[in-house]
Amino acid sequence: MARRAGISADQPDDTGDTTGPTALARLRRELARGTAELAVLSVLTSSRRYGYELLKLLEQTGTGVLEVKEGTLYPLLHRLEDAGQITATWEVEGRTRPRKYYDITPAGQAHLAMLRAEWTGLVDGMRSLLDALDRV
Amino acid sequence: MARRAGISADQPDDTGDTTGPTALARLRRELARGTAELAVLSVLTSSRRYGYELLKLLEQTGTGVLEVKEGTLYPLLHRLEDAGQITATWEVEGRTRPRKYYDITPAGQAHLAMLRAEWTGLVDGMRSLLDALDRV
DNA sequence: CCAGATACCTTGTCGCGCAAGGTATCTGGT
DNA sequence: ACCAGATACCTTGCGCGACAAGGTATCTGG
Repeated sequence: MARRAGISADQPDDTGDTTGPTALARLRRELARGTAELAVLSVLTSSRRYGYELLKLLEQTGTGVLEVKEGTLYPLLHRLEDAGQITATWEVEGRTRPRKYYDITPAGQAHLAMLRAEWTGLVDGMRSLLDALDRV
Repeated sequence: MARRAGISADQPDDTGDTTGPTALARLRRELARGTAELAVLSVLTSSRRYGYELLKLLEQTGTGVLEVKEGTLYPLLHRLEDAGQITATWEVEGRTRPRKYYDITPAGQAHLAMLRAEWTGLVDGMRSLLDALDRV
């Protein structure tokens, strides 16, 4: 198994607060819900990619805030494919280890536009709430 | 095996579009995951509120993007209370119909700061991805 | 007098994220 | 020659939050 441990981002100090050690992970998880779809589609708009590539790519975006785990990414790609938003093509290009490349479809781009609008609205809404705090 | 779907057979009225009317709701739901907590805590930082008040208040924020349903809000408030991030007080103030007011605690403010940082990171990460699209 | 707003609550279902487990190939170090 | 670790794909099972739906009780306007 190549499950490179869950070491990743276990926050350092545990000051004994009510929120357990996994609290940060839980938050990240809940907040990131749905963003993977947006991220994947937007990346695929720039250029076609294969799964593992997306994995590594998103791992580095921002401070890893958009990191997607294997158990999330592959099922997501399958869902998007089933929904006709992306298409998959196995490609060998001289190697024995094939890669599955994904391309975004017109339907996928339309979906992306919708998702993006939704995201923007959410961000704007949150901003109006959070900005209010700073004025206090 | 095969990318079989059985999905998208949600509604009877099949107008042919891949993204049905429920798709938007699903998206909104997934994306809004976790934001309710942020929204509630930030509102409570400004002033103490009671549940139903929060319900109506968030319903109007933005374009309703941050709307929270009863089935979401009340359990959330209870979770936050259990975690010691807010405190609840029944208040009657001359009426027979009592209200349960919530106040944010110091622990809650610390939690809010963390959540907020997480949110900001996420927004920044997404922005860098989405901005790239516009430059194409 | 009663429909609708106010005000609280709970149970059940759905779907995503992910830990954990798997298969198979290639590469570098010893 | 060997094997750990990276590459590259995949799946099942569990946890948990959002919400529809259903409930109780009080107040108000027509």
